[in-house]
Amino acid sequence: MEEDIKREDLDYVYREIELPLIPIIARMEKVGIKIDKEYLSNLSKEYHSDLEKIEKEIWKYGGREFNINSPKQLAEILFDEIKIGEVDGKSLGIKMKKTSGGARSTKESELEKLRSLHPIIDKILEHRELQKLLSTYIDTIPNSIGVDGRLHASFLQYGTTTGRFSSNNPNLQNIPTKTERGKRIRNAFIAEDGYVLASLALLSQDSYFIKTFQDRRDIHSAVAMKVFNVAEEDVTADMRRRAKVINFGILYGMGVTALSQNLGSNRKDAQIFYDNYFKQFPTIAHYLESIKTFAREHKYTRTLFGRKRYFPSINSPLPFMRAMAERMATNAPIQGTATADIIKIGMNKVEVELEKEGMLESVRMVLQVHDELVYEIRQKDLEKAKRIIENGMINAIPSEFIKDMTPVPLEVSMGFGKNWGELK
DNA sequence: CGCATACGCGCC
DNA sequence: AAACGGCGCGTTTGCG
Repeated sequence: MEEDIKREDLDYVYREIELPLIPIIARMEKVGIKIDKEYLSNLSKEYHSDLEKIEKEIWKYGGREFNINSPKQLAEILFDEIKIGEVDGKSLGIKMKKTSGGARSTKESELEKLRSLHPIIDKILEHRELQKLLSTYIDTIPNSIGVDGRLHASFLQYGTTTGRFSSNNPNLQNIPTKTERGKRIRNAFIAEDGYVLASLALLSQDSYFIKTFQDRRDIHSAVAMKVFNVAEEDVTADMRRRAKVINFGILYGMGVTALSQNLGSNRKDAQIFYDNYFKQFPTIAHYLESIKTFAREHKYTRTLFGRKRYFPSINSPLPFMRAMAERMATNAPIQGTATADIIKIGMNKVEVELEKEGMLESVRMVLQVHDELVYEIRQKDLEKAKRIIENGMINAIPSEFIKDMTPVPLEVSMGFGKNWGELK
């Protein structure tokens, strides 16, 4: 494949990023991460007890016992037996989506529409949450623990089209963070005695954006100020949340319909947000357009460091195929630069420095979650380790790749603690 | 019985 | 009717 790599100009990505990373990932997999089995066992008991209570309530509301985990049976109960969404046989006209297979969807965003009509809905959603946490994490992770008491997942360097890692057996890149019940699972990921866990996260990167970063202000709040036309002190938590949706969604090609659903607003308002966004950030609109133009001509895109992804259907006569390819083409260099190239280079740099200092035993990388690295560090080496890790990541971008660009500091944040759930 | 698919949902 | 990007995996269901 040497010739292919040369012909495709992938030399830097291959030799400077991916190759040196192989033994580093091998070591991370071999080291694994310590799990508090007893903590998970206690959590399991608590959540199973909650689950059973909720199950009985759902059956009571439903009028009979049925398998709540079956979307098919659930739809029968909700729509054929309780007839939620109808009054005296007349439909209330709530538009419920169908699944790709034509069945009545029971996914969360659909059930939300029925929330105020029947108390069973809240119970079903709570049941779903508990069932998910138990079956995917709490009752399953312990089965993967090795004789050394540690979990050795796989991290696949070739696992994605954008250059990110993927993780499996088990997947340690989707451990819950969102809900209170979910967060508690992270407490089960612990440090060895005499060690602490440290997490390093990359903070995200137009002139307004760059200025915001240089001033070390919050990017989503800054965008909220612009799109809602308010002063910094008048940005509410809800405005910030909406701005964040806009930031990520629009960047990845979200349409006005999806935007309105995400914001919980009507289409007209969503269209106003959408137009206002690109009016306020014309350089972003221009950047996204230039990626598409390049992709249409060359059938591929590249990240900042040259990682390549092909889009054979970018000029398809089918509008949907074409639009899909355009979204993937604009996403690939953004996602790939930030959460593949940069963090991979940083991982290499940190490891080189640790090896130089003879610290590979006392500082071990244990997890990678796209923009986050988790290290297990011997307590007494913490200060020095912190400097090395932070420096390696902050200096990840070699200057020759950004010589024509406005300098933007690569910001990181670090937290420390005895488990993954409470890193401060 | 094993396998593939549909559905749903966890993360960044 | 009309799809923001990238993943892995659990349970259910139907098929060979």
